[in-house]
Amino acid sequence: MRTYKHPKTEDIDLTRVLYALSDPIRIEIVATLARQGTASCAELDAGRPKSSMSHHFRALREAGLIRTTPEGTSHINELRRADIDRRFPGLLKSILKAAESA
Amino acid sequence: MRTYKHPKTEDIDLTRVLYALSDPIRIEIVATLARQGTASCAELDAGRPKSSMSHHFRALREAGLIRTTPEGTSHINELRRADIDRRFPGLLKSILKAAESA
DNA sequence: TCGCTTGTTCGAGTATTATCGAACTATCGA
DNA sequence: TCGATAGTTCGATAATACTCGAACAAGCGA
Repeated sequence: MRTYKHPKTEDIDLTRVLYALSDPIRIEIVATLARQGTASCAELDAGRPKSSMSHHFRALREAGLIRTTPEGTSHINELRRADIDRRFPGLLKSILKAAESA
Repeated sequence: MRTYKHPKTEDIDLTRVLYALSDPIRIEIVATLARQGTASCAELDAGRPKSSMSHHFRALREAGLIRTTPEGTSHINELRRADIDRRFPGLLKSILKAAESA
């Protein structure tokens, strides 16, 4: 069973978060997770090869935005909303709201 | 008199804004302008050569975050707070708040 | 165990960005 | 007009990230 590196809540860095969200594919992934709760990588497909998507998931993971948990053959992603809210209260909500109107 | 390109309010793009703010030097510039109101480029010096700073000012300008106005030999920068608030209500405030606690 | 599915990792090529010195532009004051 | 000041632009180099195919790893069902 594969394990992933997820930063601790207190180690989540603002500039890293902003950078991770500065990519259209990645912010769309986050927006989808915010709506749906959880989703496998396949469900979050953005029309790119799996290797490209995996790259983006890693960027989000290492920024502390999502948590990926193996579940059978698929990997479930979830938004680390509570952790991010604790680290940067209100930030995620306003970015998601901005993403809707963008 | 030199003129600068500043995007129109409705053309401000979220991912560009997030990217511009994903650099420690640039988010510090924005935080300083949020506190002080306006400042020349020289006042916002971050210990880097002028050419490097100019590069960062341009990134912020083209993202729509700051407005630069020539004033004599110096150039005054100001945060485009009202414009950004109109385009993405609440976004700037929460990012600046996050930057304080980071 | 074999084959299928899901997703990661690796490697190479490409593109974008950061950094800084040097040259340039524009403005102001003497 | 000369010199000083404030920033920009250019050009080169280095670093970083994106993209994708190919190979790999792990779990599940037959």
